[in-house]
Amino acid sequence: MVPTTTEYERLLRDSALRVTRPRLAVLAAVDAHPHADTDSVIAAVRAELGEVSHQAVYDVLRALTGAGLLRRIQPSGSVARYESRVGDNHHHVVCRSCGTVADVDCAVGEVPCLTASDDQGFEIDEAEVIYWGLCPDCSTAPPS
Amino acid sequence: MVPTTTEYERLLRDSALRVTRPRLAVLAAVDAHPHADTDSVIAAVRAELGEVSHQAVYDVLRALTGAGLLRRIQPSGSVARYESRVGDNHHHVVCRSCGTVADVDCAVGEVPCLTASDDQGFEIDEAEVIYWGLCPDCSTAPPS
DNA sequence: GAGTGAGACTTGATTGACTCAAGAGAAGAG
DNA sequence: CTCTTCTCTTGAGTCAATCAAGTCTCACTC
Repeated sequence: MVPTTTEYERLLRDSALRVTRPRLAVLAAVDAHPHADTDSVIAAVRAELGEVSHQAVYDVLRALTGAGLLRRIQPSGSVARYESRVGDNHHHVVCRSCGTVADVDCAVGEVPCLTASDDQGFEIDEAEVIYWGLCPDCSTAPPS
Repeated sequence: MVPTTTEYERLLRDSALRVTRPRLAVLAAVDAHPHADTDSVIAAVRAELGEVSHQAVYDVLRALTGAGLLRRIQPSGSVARYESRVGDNHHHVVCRSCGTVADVDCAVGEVPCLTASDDQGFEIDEAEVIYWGLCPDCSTAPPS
């Protein structure tokens, strides 16, 4: 279930990325905290490695996202969040009240899982779906 | 087709919002420039009214969005954009290369137009869909 | 039409996520 | 081991957006 460091190394090498401690730590952090924002990732990485520059984490997140090892999501009104679950084209449900993000399986699985009624001449390669609503906690507890 | 100032006044009053010149100008600006970002709205408002503080435009955009007269969209990597087409639950297609946004009609029309396969206990009221791809211009002109 | 009070706007500072740039350091090929 | 290239550190900087306090004005009432 939990990938080993060796597994992370293989992922990096397969993407032609150098294996460095910050990169391994970021991969482990995002695996451990899905939908974590950059600050949380920085905190998790520092908890494991000690002082690491925020710039390094930004660079790593961008490199890993570009390589397809991580996926970046950014619901309106939220900072960037990252997850390691890639390749299955799943979607997300976001709480309007507290911002919590949860995964929702895509019924189709392959991209693009939806075809536009009129694609306006665009070459569409992905349909990103964000469900908006209230999480179980916020829907039972009325807004204060 | 193009709403009159009187029409905008009625929209504002129906939402229990005061009728002010900045608000009328913002409504007209967003109607005239769909998917415009805040800076573009500010520029359009100033072209009509002269100097208007950016804070006023931010306030107006928030008030109108809250009242449901405008819709705010914010694709990943983009600043906030606004449009006056509300109520029909349409979606958007965004160009990965140049960021252009275009409207895509929703086949269903009513919210939520998609039901999640597993809603994780969330009370879902809207499904927001963003199609990602390349616009006609960018797909014919290879990246430089 | 004048008074009044809440809501709207102006001004100016501030936040905070994110980026840029230059140099030091480490990974990995030969 | 050496060298090249990519990665990380350090520190400054950008920019959209927000906060705060004071002034103004819209629109209701008398």
